[in-house]
Amino acid sequence: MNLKPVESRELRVESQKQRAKRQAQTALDPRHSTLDQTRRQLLEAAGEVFAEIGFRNATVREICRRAGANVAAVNYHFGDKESLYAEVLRDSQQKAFEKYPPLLGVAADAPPEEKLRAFIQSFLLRIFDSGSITRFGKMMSREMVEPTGALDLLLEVRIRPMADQLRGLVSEILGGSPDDEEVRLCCFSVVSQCVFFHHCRTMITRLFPDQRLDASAVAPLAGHIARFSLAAMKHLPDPEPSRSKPVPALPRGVAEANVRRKPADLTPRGKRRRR
Amino acid sequence: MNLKPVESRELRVESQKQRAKRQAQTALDPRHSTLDQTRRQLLEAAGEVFAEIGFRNATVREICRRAGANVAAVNYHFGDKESLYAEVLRDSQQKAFEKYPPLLGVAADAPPEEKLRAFIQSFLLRIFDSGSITRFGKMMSREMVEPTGALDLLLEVRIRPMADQLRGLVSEILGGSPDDEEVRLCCFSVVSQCVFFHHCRTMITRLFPDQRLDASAVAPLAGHIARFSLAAMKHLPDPEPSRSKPVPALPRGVAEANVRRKPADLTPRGKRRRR
DNA sequence: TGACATGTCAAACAAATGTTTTAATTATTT
DNA sequence: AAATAATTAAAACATTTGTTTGACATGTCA
Repeated sequence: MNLKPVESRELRVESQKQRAKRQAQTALDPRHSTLDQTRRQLLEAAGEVFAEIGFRNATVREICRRAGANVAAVNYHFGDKESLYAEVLRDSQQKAFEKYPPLLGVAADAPPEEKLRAFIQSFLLRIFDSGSITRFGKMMSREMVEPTGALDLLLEVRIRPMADQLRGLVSEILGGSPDDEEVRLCCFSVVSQCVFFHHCRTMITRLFPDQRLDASAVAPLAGHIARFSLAAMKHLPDPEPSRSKPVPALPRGVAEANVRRKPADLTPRGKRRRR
Repeated sequence: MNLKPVESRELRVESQKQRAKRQAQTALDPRHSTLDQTRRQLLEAAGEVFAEIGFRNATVREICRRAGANVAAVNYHFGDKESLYAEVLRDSQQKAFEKYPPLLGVAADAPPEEKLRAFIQSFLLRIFDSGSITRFGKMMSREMVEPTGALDLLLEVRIRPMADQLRGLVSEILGGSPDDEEVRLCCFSVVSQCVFFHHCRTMITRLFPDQRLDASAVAPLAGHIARFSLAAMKHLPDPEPSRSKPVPALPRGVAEANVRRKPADLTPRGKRRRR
């Protein structure tokens, strides 16, 4: 007799439905039901491990050990390691945005500058919140350089709406349509400053050991990013004659020369002479 | 008889020395010597694989297959997989900075604004150069979220000097000491906009499929980053009364308030006013 | 109570993978 | 050419790791 209910995705889902039904009967709050205890502990342990060392480096054995469960537990409750991962990512994302919505609590009729500040603030809070919330940020960092299938889900339900929201704000501040190239670039500039502390934490800490990167750093960092970005957007020089004539916008000769792989022109001002 | 020369690090080094000696006698350019052909092919293949899928996911079997070498070749020529990785990282870093030095060819007496532009430009060129150069960027992205021992080397010889250089530029533009908090924050802002296209390439491409992210994108992107950053630094409002009094700088209550989903007053200190 | 579904556990499986071994081959030196 | 060192090759080794198996326990409900 094969009791294992994880044979196929359908069976798995069915099983969960049944469990959910039972829970509704036995416990008001499913999060405190004694029934899925193992499942919840796995989710918690997996959250720790995945955030800490990533999907690939995490072993189901370590996860089960921390959850106080048998090695087979992951496959029984989630089907396989990958599904567990997807569930953890979904779960941590939900908690992160539940606690820190993109505009925090700012009034709907507040000026866009204020909303932008809140946007930045919430972004950093999701990263530096002390506790399990930071898992979302850590997992996302890894997803950026090594995306899994789990990312696609988040993209449409979370990331794209946030991107649209930001584009709206920036276009209000800048004046113009959210679809302008200029707006997109400024959104990149704003977001990049936020995610920087995600991705480069290692480097930052090594270069500047005294740089604080925890919840207490959110206020000053968010303050700077908002000030910097608003100053930039308020005083951005005319969107240079961009489209019409393709301006090199820089060292003129340098860029093209390098793109064409002509090392000859690379050191124009007779700078470094080696070999 | 044990011929294997990889027994210890010392033996390995010696062996390489001897090889180098022979090469000097048999070929003028060691890069074209037929002697280390396998070694060079391993380095090349490993560069591809490590950049593409990272250290952990890469298998020595795949690397050897691409190099047309036996599985044992990695261990023979480099000792182990990790040493090979370190060598690849060192090598790609050297090539990247050889081709695109931090200030490109800008004159030593050029104004700091121009140097900053070159700094940004070279940063992006190292990322978007078409060809093997981009490996450095890809490997560094991974090092950020999952650093290996190989990073420590680069840090002191490459990254820190670059950071110091940037701090010098920014402090010139901003006026003030390179050690100012304000300078550091602005450096973060500049660098973050550059590395963004490293780290979030996946996300950017999915959100904006038409956004070009190759060599042809360097000029417009670098142009924007420089314009944005210079505008910000030239018009940065007074470094708010930060340090002295530990100001919540923002929400204070907001985070908590929002947990309860109360659209609270986000802007506590009447610090910023729009003009 | 007995039948049945659900969950847990120890053991084993199967595949992947870094590394080593041993022998054969090639190049260099004497 | 002989001897010696360097390199390559095939096979095997030793571990790790995701997954599966089959027995056993537990709780639910007729």
